[in-house]
Order: sequence, then C-alpha cells, then structure tokens
Amino acid sequence: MARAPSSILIFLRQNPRARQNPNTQIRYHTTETKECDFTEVAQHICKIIRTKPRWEQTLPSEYPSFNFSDPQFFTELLKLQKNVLLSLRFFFWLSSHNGLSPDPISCKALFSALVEAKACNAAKSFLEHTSFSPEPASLESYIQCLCEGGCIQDAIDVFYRLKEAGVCPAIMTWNAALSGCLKVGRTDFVWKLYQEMIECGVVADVDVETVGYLIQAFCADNRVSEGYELLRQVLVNGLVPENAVFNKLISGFCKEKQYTRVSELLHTMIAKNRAPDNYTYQEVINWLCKKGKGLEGLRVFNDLKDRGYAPDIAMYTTMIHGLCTMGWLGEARKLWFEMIEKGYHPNEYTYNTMIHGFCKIGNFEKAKILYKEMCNKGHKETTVSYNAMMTGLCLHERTDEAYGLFQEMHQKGIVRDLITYNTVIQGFCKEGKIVESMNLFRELLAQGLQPSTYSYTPLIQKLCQVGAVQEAKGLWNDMKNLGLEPIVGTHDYIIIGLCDQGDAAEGMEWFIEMLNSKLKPKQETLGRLVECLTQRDRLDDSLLVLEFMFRTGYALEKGICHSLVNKLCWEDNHFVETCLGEILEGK
DNA sequence: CTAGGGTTAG
Repeated sequence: MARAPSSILIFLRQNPRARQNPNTQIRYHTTETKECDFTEVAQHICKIIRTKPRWEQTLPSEYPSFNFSDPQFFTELLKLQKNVLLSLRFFFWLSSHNGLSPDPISCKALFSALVEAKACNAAKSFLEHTSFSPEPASLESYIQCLCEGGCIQDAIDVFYRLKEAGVCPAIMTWNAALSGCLKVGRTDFVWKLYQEMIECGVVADVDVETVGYLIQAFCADNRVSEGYELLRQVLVNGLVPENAVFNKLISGFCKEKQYTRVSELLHTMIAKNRAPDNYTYQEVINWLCKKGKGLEGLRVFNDLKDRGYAPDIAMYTTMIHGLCTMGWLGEARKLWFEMIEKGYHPNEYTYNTMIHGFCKIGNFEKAKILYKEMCNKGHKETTVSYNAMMTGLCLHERTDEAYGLFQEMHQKGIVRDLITYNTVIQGFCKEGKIVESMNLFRELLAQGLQPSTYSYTPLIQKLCQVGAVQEAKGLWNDMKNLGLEPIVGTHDYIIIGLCDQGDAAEGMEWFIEMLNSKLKPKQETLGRLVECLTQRDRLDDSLLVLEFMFRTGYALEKGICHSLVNKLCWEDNHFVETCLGEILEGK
C-alpha cells in the first residue's frame, strides 16, 4: 500500500521499532535538527489551529516530523495563542497522536492559562483527562475560577484537597468562594466555609469583604437582624462594607416592614460616605410596592427626581411594575411616556411589565398593541411575555384562549416553564375543567419539570370540591414526598372535602394535625367541621372544635349552632348552658 | 471603565 512520506514519519514516531530501518533513520535525524526555532513553528501552528477548523487531519502532513513534545514549544504556543481552548485542543491532539505522556511543564502552563481565562469547565476536564496535579497556589486560583463559574461544589472539593495537603488558602481565595456561594444562593456552603475558616485560623485575616459576604448570607437566610448586628460591630472597628451589603440589609428590613431600620441604614450610608444609589432606592420602592405601600413608593420615587437623582430604566420599570400591581395603570402609563421622553426606550422588562399590567385589568386590546410594538422593536417573544398574556387570560375566565397560546408556544419553539404550566393548570381548575388540568399536570411531569406547591394547590382544591378527596389526598402525599410544603388553605379544602363526604372522623384528624403544625384553619372550615361532627353525633369533638373557634375569635353560623344545641339538649342540659354561655360571650 | 438591580403563577 502506498503511503505519503509524511504519514510514514508519523507512523515511525508512534512505532519506535520501525526506526531501526537505516533509511528512515537518516531522514528522522535531518528533520530533528531543523526543529530548533520553536517560535517560528509555534507561530505557524497557531495560525493553522486558529484558521483551519479541521486542522487535526491536515497538521500531520504540514509538520511531518516536528518534535512537538518539547515543553519549550508548547509554552511558546500558549504565549502566542490567545484562545486557550484552541491550545487545549492542540494539547489533547498532541498527547493522543504523538503518543507522548504530557510533560509537567506544559501541563502547568496550560492549566494556568485555562484558569486565567476563567475557562472553568475546560480546566475541570483537563484535570480529569490528565494525571496532572497542580501546586497549591495554582489550586487557589482554580478555586476562584470555579466559584466565578458557579461550580461551587467543585470549588469546595478543592478546598478539602488543600486541607488534606495541610494548606490553608489565603483570605482572597476564601472571599472568592464565599462570593460564589452567595451568587448561587448556597448560604449553607457559606456557613460551612466559614466554619473551615475558623478551624484553619485564617479567620484572623478576615477583612471587610469577608464580613460583607457574611452579612449578605444572613440577609439571604432571612436573619437580617443578625446581619445588621454584624454590620454595627464592623462599623465600630472602622470598616465600611460596600453599597451592595447595605442594600441587602435595606431590602431585608423592607421585607420585614422594619422601616425604622431602613431609615437608620440610609443615614449610616450617608454618614459613612456610601451614598445610597439608584439600586438602593429601587429596592426600597420595590418593597414598598410589594408590601402594599405603593403610594409611599411613588412618593420616594418622585422625591428622588425632585432631588436631582436620575432614575434609570430599571428604576422606571420597578415603579411601573409597582403601579401596575396596584392597578394604577394610568399612573404607570404616565411614567412610561415620561421615561421615553427622557430618552430611555422600553426594553424587554419594561414591555413585559406593562403588558402584564394591561392583561391583569383585562385590557387585552392595549396589551396586544404593546405586544406587537414590542416585537416590531426587535424584542423577541419569550416564555415571560407568553406567561404574562396567559396569566391575564386565565384571570379573566378565558383559559381556552390561554391554552391556545400554550399550544402556540410549542409550535414557535418557545420553552414552556413551570410558571406556564401552573398558570394554565390553575386556569382550568378555576373553570372546573379538572380533566384538562390533570392532563397538563401529567405533561408537566413528563417534561421533566419539577412541580411546585402551586402546581398541586389548585388541583387538590378542585378535586376536593368535586368530591374526589381520595385523589386529592394522593396528590397531597406526592407533594409531601417531593419535600413540598402545602399552603395553609390546602388543609382547609381537604377538611371541607372530607366533611362533604360525611367523613367527620378523618376531618377531625386533619384538624388536630393542623393544630399540631400550628396552622390556623379558616372560620368557614371549622363551621363545616362542627356541622359534620354534629350530624355524626360526635358532640365532644364538636365542642372541642367550638372551643378552638371561640379562642380564635371565630363565630359559628346560626344554623349550625342551632343543630348543635339541639343535639346537646338531648344529651345533657348542663352542657347546653355552658355552651350557650360561651357562644354569647364569644359574640 | 461601570456591574448590580427591574418582567411572568401563587
């Protein structure tokens, strides 16, 4: 079989015994002497791997016998080749085609380059495919790289690797890791790492950045007061965290409606030269609106403008959203135009917010006009934009239309997420179309989506209402098994469903269960339960429930009261007296 | 040089 000379040489390199042939040996030596100018060759290789997508096939013929295995060569290539992923590909090619085991110098250079380029997945796969073991300093940079790329679990593994080697990373590395944990919402890892910091003694080096992350972790865990306490301590020591830290505390306290603390923090910021920024105020406005103080939010917004702050597009969107949530579409629309006048063009967020606002009040004509405008401006239709329209339709008993959009999404290849499914499931349930709802629910599961409490809630509610309590209880168990916590109201529906079936005993069990979980059933639920218990002559239980009702300040409907008193009269007059006395007291 | 932050179910 005829072979091109170059392939023969490659063949020879991979089969050392063939080199014994004197003819080929001469050639081998001549080419080897030519190889000294690494830079020149590296430059050429660089160009080839950058410009030729299929260089793996052509490279052997271009450099039939170059000694690529020299670490000097690869280091040179790395310097020249800015795209580190291309170098990585070349590296793997070298080791698989030249049959060489990677040398530590090249490995180290390549690994550092990958880490520096923040190519954390590439760095990970590099370590997996070679037996290379980086030095501690290299691993520290690797940790930072992993954290920035969101691979927290991998980063923590490297921490333990260093710990086993008896190395305690520098504070910078810990900070990077803490920051990474916060970004992916893993406060559990923050506290775990902090524990490690204490153990290895690095805690003495803790700086204002570390403290900032700990405060933010407290806030994320809804332990805002503890975060605030920590802030006060560091302020005493003259350390002032970044705005982001103050902002997290402020939104935390806004969430808890602790406006005194919010105001304290704003004053501290000004006193410590950390002037509250757009973002600070945006959070304040956002939470005021969410907590039903939209008017206050609007006042803050207007004050800011009066004082010369220039709200940016995100701030406008927040305010418009707040106004839409309260149903103040007129005010929202006014801000919309004001924003445009100031030169901010509505973006995807602004459009979706406004569209949702119109949908919510049932003004689908306006919503559709905006929707078209949004598309004409080059914004793509998204899961969010579809969800907004569908939410509005379902809210106004137009679930069939919403379902039309649901199918349209599929045709257009727009991803349907959990919110999409939950919205339509709820819509169908509200209209009593339980079969359609269940089908959608099954489809949700089949799509591999993780259902939420609110996927189950409307289904359980409706099933109870149509008398299918057994099926409802089945779903309840599925939900619990997934670790999802039902909302309070769901208990109520099951109790009422059980009572409707005349199953007073189990209704009573669910009531006790609620008490044990410190949950408060609704007045209507308990009235229904008393009625059912009375009908079944479970008068002791009736009185037990009644007692709870009175303690809670609930009243019992007249009719139910009558039948209970009637039953009691048959049994024991003394009870009736006490009962009546208490009822009168209760009212 | 300027990120972060803002939109959809309940």
